[in-house]
Amino acid sequence: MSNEDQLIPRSKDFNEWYNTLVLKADLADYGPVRGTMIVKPYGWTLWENIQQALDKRFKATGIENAAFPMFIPMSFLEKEAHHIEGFAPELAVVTHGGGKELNEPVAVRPTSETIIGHAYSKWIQSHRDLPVLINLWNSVVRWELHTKLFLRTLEFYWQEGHTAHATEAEAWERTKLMLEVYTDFAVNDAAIPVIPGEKTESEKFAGAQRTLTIEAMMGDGKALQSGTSHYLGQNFAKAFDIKYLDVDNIHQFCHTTSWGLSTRFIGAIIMTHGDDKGLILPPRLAPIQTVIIPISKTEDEKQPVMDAVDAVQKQLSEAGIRVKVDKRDNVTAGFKFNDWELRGVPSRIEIGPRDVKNNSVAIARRDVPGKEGKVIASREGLAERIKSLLGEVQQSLLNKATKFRDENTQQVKNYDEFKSAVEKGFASVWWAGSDADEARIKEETKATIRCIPFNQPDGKGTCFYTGKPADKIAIFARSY
RNA sequence: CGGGGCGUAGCGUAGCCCGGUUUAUCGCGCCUGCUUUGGGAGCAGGAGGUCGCAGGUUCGAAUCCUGCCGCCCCGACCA
Repeated sequence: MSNEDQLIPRSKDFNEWYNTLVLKADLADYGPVRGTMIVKPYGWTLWENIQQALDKRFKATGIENAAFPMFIPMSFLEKEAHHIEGFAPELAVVTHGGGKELNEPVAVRPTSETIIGHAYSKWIQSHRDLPVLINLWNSVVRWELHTKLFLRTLEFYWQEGHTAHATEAEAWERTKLMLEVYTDFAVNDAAIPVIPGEKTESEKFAGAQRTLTIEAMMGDGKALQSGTSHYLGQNFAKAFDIKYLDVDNIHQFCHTTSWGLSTRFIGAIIMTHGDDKGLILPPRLAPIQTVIIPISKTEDEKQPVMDAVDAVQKQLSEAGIRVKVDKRDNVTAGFKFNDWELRGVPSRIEIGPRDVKNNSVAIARRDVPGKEGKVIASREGLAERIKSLLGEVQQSLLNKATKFRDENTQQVKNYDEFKSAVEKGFASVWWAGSDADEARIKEETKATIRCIPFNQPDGKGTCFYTGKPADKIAIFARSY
């Protein structure tokens, strides 16, 4: 059977590849209502690993978790003008409860800034109450028109952090700090090289003063906004009356922040690392880090093989490796190899009669598919060997993704070069255009400014679009 | 919301133009048994369908007509 029967090659149809892979790798399924998603155990375990990786980083900076209601009075959303303007078209609104029409319809949260603002205004009286540092792990609802598993669904899971501070400087530091947390997580745990930077006026969050973002390049060259951190200024503080008495006994409005990363990030992992054979999960986040495949021809061979398999499983899990044994007897070994490659398990161990005799195992690595990635190794010191292999795979995924991004990022000087650059990937340009210029470029090329990267070159240049002198570089791309 | 396409078993499909040997085709998957297992196994038997829904035309509709529902692709927003 050819690979194509199972999964269309990534290079042939990226969109189709993604859709079938999500289903076949058992990450998720479609829900019964258009645009909703069922996250299956394999996908949810991946999300749990992401949660743990982020949660420990949040807590290290003083953040605590809490839970807020999913129902929000409509009037709350209307208090911040830009916020309601941004979210009104995609609100889900509950009009009935307990069989009766409600006096006041309630919105299902599209994000929690407003209900947080309501609570913070009660909780904060004095500068001694600050800062407030809270994070929520929850789901939110945005009634989107065009949906796609993990990338854009009516309901999605995420974390949203909400902090309140006495000063602009402190809130801005927190905004930057949380983007650094996301960057560190993306690069070191997910092996996704991201570009941290700032959104332009037209791309920032509805109600924010400034929006910071990490942008990643997917395998088809399009950009994916993978996490955002917002400095909200005093916009929500003024709308919800979040005030404190300062040391001089004068009322001051707080400065607030919010920051989020969602299950969309799973889409980023799929589209960054996946190949023609399926998923490739970064070892640090993979639900299963190594899978053991027992192989036996005859009944006599079965027991010694299984004894060896059990011993190796014990050896590896005691060393802290997430290991699974594939004991299915209704499919062949060859099928299992392909199956676990499709599911992206980063390493695989095969144990057959030959290995029992030689006290050996065969080890394969997912990032080098087929027989090329296979070696025979002794069972002595196997746990250490697998650990270091997982480290190598983690590193090679990051290297490969970084190389791909850099090769598909072009420095362009004029509009013609720009147009061909955004067909393939990112365009890095000197930029001095207006909002209107940005809108016109989007109209003509579908590319938008993904961010103004923090990392800027020295010196100045000439804007590729307006020809004006420019003092900053912008990254343009088509995006999800 | 405008343009195009589609709905037949869990999935993918043939049949539709031109209504009647149709008991609705084939592949994958599923169930049972035997043989298999170091890169997607073989044979044999078996289960599974209100042909998206509702009307209409007709002696007779998966097939023709009307309406509705749902999905996918392309043009305005978003983590």
